[in-house]
Amino acid sequence: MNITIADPQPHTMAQVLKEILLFPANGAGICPVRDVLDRIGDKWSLLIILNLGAEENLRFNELRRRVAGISQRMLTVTLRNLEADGLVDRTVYAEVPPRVEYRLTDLGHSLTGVVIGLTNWATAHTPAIAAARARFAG
Amino acid sequence: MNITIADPQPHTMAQVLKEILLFPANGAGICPVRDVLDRIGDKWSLLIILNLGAEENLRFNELRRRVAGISQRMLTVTLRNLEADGLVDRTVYAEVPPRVEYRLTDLGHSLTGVVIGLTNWATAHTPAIAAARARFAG
DNA sequence: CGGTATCCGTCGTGATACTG
DNA sequence: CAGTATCACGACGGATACCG
Repeated sequence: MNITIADPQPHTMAQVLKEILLFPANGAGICPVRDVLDRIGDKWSLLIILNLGAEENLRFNELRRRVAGISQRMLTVTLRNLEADGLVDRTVYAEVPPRVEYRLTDLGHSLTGVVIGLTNWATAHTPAIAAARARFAG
Repeated sequence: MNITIADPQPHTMAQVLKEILLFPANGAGICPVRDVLDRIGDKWSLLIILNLGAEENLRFNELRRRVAGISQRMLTVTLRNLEADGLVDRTVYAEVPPRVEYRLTDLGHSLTGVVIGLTNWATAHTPAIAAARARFAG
């Protein structure tokens, strides 16, 4: 699979951004972009989506082991939010001991494309950012 | 201009995500994806980048008018952070009254592609999320 | 015009303990 | 195993006032 983002033609890129800014209201507080970030911008959502996207489904403690450092509380909280947003499906099996499986919904899967875009940019430009920070600090 | 994200082939998509998760350490706290989000995940950075991407350059108060709702303090703080990360250039002209222009660096421009990806996803799926929320609440 | 300085409320997050 | 409940802290962001 390859993810292609067309080489940005500076001028047209600005046009696209203008259209985005015109949309409903970015001047106001309700911008679609802010909406996504309010969803995945917290500390754990993205890592959870990444992990669920990599496996068909994961149980609570499997997920907890993979997302090292997350507390039980925050895993629960974050999963509930993702479930509420329709990004994650939660299936409880009536067994003892209890088994709960989490998987991405179609909506959740559609987000992974965006996440990969973010990741590609991040890995490509993290060095440049680090350099900029060093320059700015010095 | 068109931005194309290849239609996700479920299986290969999972492969890509696995590779991402293997990278240095997502288990630990230092994930490149988290890095980007720590940068643009705050309340105002994205809107500022969007606006600077749409215009060649903008002065402080021009920017302030466009990003309605932002306080003077937060505009300053956010711009300083973006400058430190090498995403925004700040030019001070020695005039009276003072004139300060902000513009995206090349690094900053490279981010707009990602931002547009985010926006496209957002505008496309916001209704689905709203529906999910309603379902979950009810 | 383009900032800084200070104060203060709120929210996200973590630690800990307990439960069906 | 997969949670919930409670508390407590720290960072983020807003309001206000002042400055070169």
